[in-house]
Amino acid sequence: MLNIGAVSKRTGVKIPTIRFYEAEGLIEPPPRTTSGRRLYSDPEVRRLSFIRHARALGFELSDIRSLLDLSDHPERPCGEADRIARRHLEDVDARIAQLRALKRELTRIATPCEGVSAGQCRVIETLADHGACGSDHARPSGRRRIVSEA
Amino acid sequence: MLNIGAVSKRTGVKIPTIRFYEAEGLIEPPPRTTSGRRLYSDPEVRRLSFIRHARALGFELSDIRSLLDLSDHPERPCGEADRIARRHLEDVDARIAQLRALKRELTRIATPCEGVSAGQCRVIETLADHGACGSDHARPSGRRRIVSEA
DNA sequence: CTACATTCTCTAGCCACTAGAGGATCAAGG
DNA sequence: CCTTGATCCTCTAGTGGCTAGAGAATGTAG
Repeated sequence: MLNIGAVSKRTGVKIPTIRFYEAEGLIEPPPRTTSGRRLYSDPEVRRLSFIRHARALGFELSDIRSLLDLSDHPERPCGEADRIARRHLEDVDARIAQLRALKRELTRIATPCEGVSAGQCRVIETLADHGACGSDHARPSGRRRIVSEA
Repeated sequence: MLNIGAVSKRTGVKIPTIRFYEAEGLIEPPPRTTSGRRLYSDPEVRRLSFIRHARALGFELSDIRSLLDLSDHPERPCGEADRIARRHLEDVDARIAQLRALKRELTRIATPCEGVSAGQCRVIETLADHGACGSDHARPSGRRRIVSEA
C-alpha cells in the first residue's frame, strides 16, 4: 500500500492530478488510513500508468474513459478501441498539416524585417493587411503542456 | 458606422468574441446608439481584422496585445515584433516535431488489431504496458478549434 | 401592429489541470 | 516529550479563448 506521494513518483502523475482523476471517476476512491490519507495498491497504480500513458499520446479523458472501460472488460469486442485510436490518429494528422501551413505563413512573415521601427515592420504590416498573405489559414489548436514521460 | 453584426460579418470575428475582446481591452469600447448598441468605424474594423489574422496564425492574445501596441506606435523600434514572431515560429516547429513523434507511436499502436475482444487488443495492451512502447513521448497540446479564415 | 431579428448584459461552461489557502497529521531528531 | 518540516487533506479559484444560454430591450419589415 502506497501513499499518494509514492504513487505520484512511481507513475509520474502529479498528486493534485491523481485526486482530480478520482473526482472525475477515472479511478476508484481508494481506501484511507484512519487519519484519512489515501492508500493505493498495485492495480490502481497500473491504472494510473495507463491513464498517464494514454494522456501522453494525446487521448482525451473521455476517450481514456472508454479505453479503461474496455480494459476492465477484456471479454468485450475491442473494435471501439481501434476506432478511438484511429480517430485520434486522424486528428493528429490533421493537426500536423495545419501547423505546417501555419509554419509556411509564419516563415514568410518573420523573415528578419528590415524596418527599424514598427511603422515599416513586416510582421505588423502583414498582420494588418490580410490581403498581403496567402489567405485562408486555419487556426491552430490550444497550447498544451509538454510533459515528457519518465 | 457599422453595428456589431455587420462588423462580425466583415471581419469574421463572432459577435460574442468581439465583445470579449472589448472586455479584454484589445479594442476600445466603441460609441453607442441612444439605445446602447455598439457602433464601429473603420479603424476598429481594421483592428479586429488584425486580431483575427494574428489569431489565425496562432498568436496568443498576450502577444497580440504587444503587436497591437506596436502597430499603434509606428515610431517605436520593432525588434519586439520580430522576437514575438520568431518565438512563435519556434513553438510551432516544436509542436510539429512533437506531433510527428506522437504519430509514430499512434501508428504503431493503432495498426488494426487482430484481437477480437479487449483482452487481446493491441491498443489496450500497449497502453497498459508502457515498457512495450518507445517510451518517452511527450504530451501534445490542447485541442484547438480549427477555423478557416475568410 | 405583429412578428421576427438583432442586440444588450450577465452568468456559466469547456478542457485538463494547476495554484493556493488553511488546516491536520506524520516521521525524525534533539 | 517536543519541535520542525514534510506530507497530506479539502476547498475554491484561476488558466486560455472563447461559446452557449437566459432573459430583456430594441430595431425592422410587412
